[in-house]
Parts: sequence; structure tokens; C-alpha cells
Amino acid sequence: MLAAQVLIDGPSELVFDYAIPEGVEVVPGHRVKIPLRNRPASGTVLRVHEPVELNFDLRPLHSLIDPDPLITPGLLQLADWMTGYYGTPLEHIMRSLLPEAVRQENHSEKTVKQAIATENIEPEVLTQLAKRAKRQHAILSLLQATGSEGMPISQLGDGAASPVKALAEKGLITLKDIAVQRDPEGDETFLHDPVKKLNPEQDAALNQIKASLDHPEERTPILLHGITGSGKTEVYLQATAAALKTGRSVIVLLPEISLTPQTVQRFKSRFSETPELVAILHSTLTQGERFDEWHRIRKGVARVVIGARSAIFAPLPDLGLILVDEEHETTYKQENPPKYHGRDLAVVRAHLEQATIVLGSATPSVESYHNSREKEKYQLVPLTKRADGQALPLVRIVDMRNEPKKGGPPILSQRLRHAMEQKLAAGDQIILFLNRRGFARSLTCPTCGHTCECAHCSIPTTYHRAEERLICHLCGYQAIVPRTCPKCQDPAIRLQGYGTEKVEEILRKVFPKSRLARLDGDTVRKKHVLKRTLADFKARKIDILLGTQMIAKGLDFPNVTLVGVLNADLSLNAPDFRAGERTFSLLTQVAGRAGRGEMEGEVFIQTFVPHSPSIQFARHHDFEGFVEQELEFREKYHFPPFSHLALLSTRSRHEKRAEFTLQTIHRRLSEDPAPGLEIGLPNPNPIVKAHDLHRFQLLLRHRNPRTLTRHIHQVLAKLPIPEDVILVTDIDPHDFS
DNA sequence: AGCACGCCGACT
DNA sequence: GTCGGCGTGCTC
Repeated sequence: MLAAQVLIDGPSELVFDYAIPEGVEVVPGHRVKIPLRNRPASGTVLRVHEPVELNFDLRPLHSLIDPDPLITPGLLQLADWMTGYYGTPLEHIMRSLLPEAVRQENHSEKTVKQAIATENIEPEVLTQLAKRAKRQHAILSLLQATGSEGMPISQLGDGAASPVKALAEKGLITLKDIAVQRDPEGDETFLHDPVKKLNPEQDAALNQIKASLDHPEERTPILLHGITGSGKTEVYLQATAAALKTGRSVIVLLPEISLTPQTVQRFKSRFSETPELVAILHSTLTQGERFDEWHRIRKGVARVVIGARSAIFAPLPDLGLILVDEEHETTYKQENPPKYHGRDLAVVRAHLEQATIVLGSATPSVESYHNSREKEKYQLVPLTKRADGQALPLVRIVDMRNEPKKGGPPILSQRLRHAMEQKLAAGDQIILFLNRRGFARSLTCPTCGHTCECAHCSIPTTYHRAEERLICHLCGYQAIVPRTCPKCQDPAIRLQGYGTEKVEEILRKVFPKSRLARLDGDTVRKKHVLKRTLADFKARKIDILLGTQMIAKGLDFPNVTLVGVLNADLSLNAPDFRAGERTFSLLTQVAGRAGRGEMEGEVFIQTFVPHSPSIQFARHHDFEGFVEQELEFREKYHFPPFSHLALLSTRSRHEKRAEFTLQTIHRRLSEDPAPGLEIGLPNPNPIVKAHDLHRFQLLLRHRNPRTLTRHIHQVLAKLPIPEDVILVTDIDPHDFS
């Protein structure tokens, strides 16, 4: 007698065996209804096996929720891998794997009311109607013309509701609910995008991918290191077509789908002749849309899935290829539990399902690059030339320490300003990058040094001119702008530092005739602003595009010949061992926006630390040089890829409770350390308070990430965490604040 | 003795 | 999550 092992839905991790009733076919991945004590519950079948001897009879499962298993065997294996690696309960992982919309039992297919004319209506009935009820007559005639098909009542025009009701009551028409597919992009049309000719390097890269598709046994991940403008997207598109040709399906991971409309557009356009093949998963899908897309994927109708990190859980039945674009991006790391890394899961899933995986980037992560070089775990495939044969832009460093104190705002150097004047006169376009939104960084008193901080978090509030408020960028708290220093009442209190809002104001003064647009978290909040602004920029209705992080990635505008990075130091100062890597990659990506067309590009980087390696290597487009010195530093201080990290943090309304709990954990971890485990000291988080919660953290290191997870769990299993303290465990953390 | 309440562990 | 067992303590 075989039993079904079921993971039961709910907050606690329950795995029980149930007897399989006569005549029911159950396989792993099936969703089932089961009895639990005295009430019905639901769950997911993990496996079908010989049950262990129990001193009672197994209860039979009640029924299948869906006739087909919802979760593929590959995804079950991936979930299992995740529990071991991240130490997250399987049930939590299931919740990421199965969207809420799919998990819910009341399957919400979208329906429309269809009206169908009854057959064999007496002619005199029609004549009667024509006299006394013109509207009813018109509708009935229209429906008769459509035959047994009928048409949706929504298409019968305004004010059709009451005549339709009357007709239905007389039995002259019938109303029926018809299931229809929701179409998230229904209002958009995509022109076909023809296949482009590849240059020899692109061709070689494509052939490598094809070779991997053909030889499932010898698959190693491919690291596609292509400089900005080298045409990676075209390689992705043709690789996708090649995988489809072999009958297998494709996942395309993008760092942030809402910020990469151009890439999504390329895919949609390339496959515009078979639009049903492509599914796009974004966070703004409604529950119903998500449900439909998910089932389209599960049934094998949609075979190319494009999405952000969670798209790695797309239930494709026959996965053949995974593409991870901009694999170095930190947005692949999920910020709330389970804190998985989308790119890492992609590598694991590809391995489990014998799929080809391509990690692409202009600036691969230090980890991935190390894998390709030192351990030969990945094959490195370089694209060293721009697809159109253009040269990389000339990068100039502007040492802001030498800027004269007077004359001109200290955010716009004289050199950058002159360069902008020249480009604008020539009719070229300009991108300016500043990684801080808002007007001014802080409101600070020159007399006593007081800086206005958030009432709930320990960070300075940012002044936003549009709202006339001080806003906390962590929790959104807003405060009135004080006239005098809240501490010493000095009216000399003033705004310090620059945000995009303030730069926008300055630029309008300096270049009053130029057309300027600002793109940042504040302006993009309104729907379609991003898409429309980018379209306007492409159409050359805008001369200067000023923006934050979101304009650094993937944009391709041929008429941009000048890029300015207004403050390169912002990302260097992060309390994080990856600060250098992030700065290098950001500068390289931003610089890559220049000179993508016929004309040469120029980049100005403004900094107070011109000799920082991140800035110097970026200036010379020297990725290898940068990684070389970065790896030296990582090895010396035992940072990844030479170790794995785990970050434990406690959070509590009461500072002492958070601190004491973490100290206890630290003591227990130290009492019985695993060999090779490095245990740091409990420290306040760099942001000691956020959302009214005080935060302490503890960093652990070990060569083997599973040892980290296991050891942490052994200790925590015996240690109850107080109710008023939250403990968060992060394996391979990317965020240290 | 009888009952209300709250904690804790089990649920296949 | 939710049920029910059981101990505590209060009231009749």
C-alpha cells in the first residue's frame, strides 16, 4: 500500500502521510484536499511512497484539487534544495513557488456574458418588436446575424442592459458565461522585429549556447561577458529561438522588469507572430492575470517566460534554457524571507533539469567571474566588441576637490557644464546620473550640527520640494520643515547635499532653452511616466535626461553622446564589502549609455576620490584589472567568493531586548562552533533603527554555506526567540544595513 | 464540586 | 491555524 506524503498549507510546517483512495491517481506535485483533525485542509503532494509504520491507520486523502499536478518535479527538487541551503521551512518556500492566486481553490477564470439569439423565432414576434421596442428589435437582429456564436453583451453598445434583460425574460435570447483569457498587454501592439545579423563574436557565443543545448550531459553554465553595446540581447533572442526549435522552453530573468521595458519590448517584438508563446510576469499583474499566465505556462502554451527573480519558479514542463540578464544585479536577491538569490537558483534549477544556463553581464559579479576563471566551473564567453563596431566612450574623471568654491553650483563642474553646452549646441542628447532622489540630502544646522532625522528610523530625512516635506527614504515618514533648528533654534539651519529635484532646478536655470526630463522613484510613481519619457527621449523630444539608478541599465539611445555621473562617491560609501564592485559596475553601465550610435560618446565622472580603484578601472574600461585587485582584497579578508556569509539580525522595539537576544545567540554559537566557522561580534546595524525597530546583527562565515545553515539551525532549535524580538537569517547577504 | 479561562501540544 | 486537554483558580 502506497501513501501520499503531503505538505499541508498553513503557517506551521506539517508533513503527513495520507492513504490514497481506490481509483485516484496521485503523483508528486498534485494539490490535494485532505482531512486534518476535524476539518478540511489543503496541501501539496511531495512524494508517493511506502509509509513508515505507524500505530494507527492512515486517513485517506479527500480529493485532488486540480486533475494535473501543479508543481513540476524539477520545481519540487528546487524547493528541497532551497530548504537545505537557506534553512527556510518548505512551506514558506511553497508560498513563493505557488502564487497566492494559483494556490487559492476558487479558480478565478475570467468570464464574459455572451448573448445568443434563440433559434426559430416567429417572424411576427420580430415585427411586433420592431413597432413597440425598437432597441430590442435591433439587438435581436444583430444577434441573429451572429448565429449560435452570439456576442458579448459589452459589445452591444451603451444602454443595452435593459433591452437585453427584457429579451432574455421573453426567452428570445439566452445568456451564457464564457471563459476568456485575460490579456495583460492587450492594449499594445508589437511590430515584428527581424532577426539581426550577428558579428563573429556574437555568432560564436550563439554557437556555444546551441552546443550546450545539444549536449545535456556536458552542460556547464555559460558566463556571457559582453561589454555594453555588444549586442547581448540579440544573442539571447536567437538562443531563445534555438531552444524553442528543440522543443524546449525558456526562462528569461531580468533584474527589474518594470525598469527594463526596452528588453521586454524586444522579446515581444521578435515573437510578435506567435504572441501566445510569450508570458510576461510582473509584479503589477492582477490576481486573475497571474492565474491565467501561470496556467498558460503550466500547460505548455506559453513557452518563453520573461520576468524578475520570481520567474525562476515558472512551472514550465520542459525547460531547456535559462537566460539571466545583468546577472551581477543585486535586485536578484530577494529582500524578505525566503531570501533567495534568483541568479543562484537559476544555476541550480538548470542543473536539476539539465537545462542550459547563460549568465550575461557587462560587469559580471566577482563570484561568477571567479567561477569561470579559477575553478573552471563556468565557461567564459566574451563579447569584446560593440555590435555596431563603435568605440567605447572616452571617460574623463573630474576631481571635485579642485572645483573653485565660488562660481557655479558644486554639483555641476565647469568641465561638465562646458561639455554639455557644446553637445546641446550640436543637437546631441545627454544623460545625467545622480543616485539620490529628492531635493536635498538633509537639513542641517551649521551652528550646533543637528541634522533632522526620521522619528522612526535612525537616518536623516530628505527634503522634497514638491511636497514641502522632509521624507524618510526608508519608511516614508513625512515631517514638516522647521524654520529654525529644532535643537538650538538657530534660523541658519539649511539644506545640504544634492538630490535629483534640486539638480533639475539648477539645470533649468543653467540651460533654460533645453528640454529636460527627470526620472526617479518620485516621478515614475505615476503610471506610464517611465515608458512615455523614454519614448519621448528616443524621439528626441527631450535633450537632457536626468535620473537615478533606473536610467543606468540597458537603455539604448543612439543620439546620446554625453553621459555625466554627478556624484560617483555615493555608492562607494555604503557599509558593505561590495561597495567597490557596485560602484565599478554602476559606472561602467552608466558610461555604456554613451556613444551607441554613429557618433562617439563621452563620459564625465565627478568624484572627490578620483584615485579609488573602482573609478580608475571603470575609466579605462578595465574589467579584468578591477576583478584582479578586488579578488585579492576578498581573499585577504575572507569575503565571498572565498567564503560564504550568513547575517543574523534581531529587531525589536526595545533596544536592549534585540541586543540581549543576539548576544545569547552569539554565546550559544560560540560554545560549540563547527570547524572552520568564523563568528563575528554582535553589532548594531549600520542603520540602528528602522520602522521603530532597533536592529543588531551578527556576521558568520564558512567555506560551506550548508554548514552555516545547519549550525545556525542547530543552535536556534534549542533557543526560543522572545515574542517581542524578530530574528532574520540571511544566507549570502547582499544588504548589510 | 463546577465551571471559566488560558496555555500548550498535536494534527497522518 | 485551530482544536481540545488539562491545570489553575474562582465561585456557588
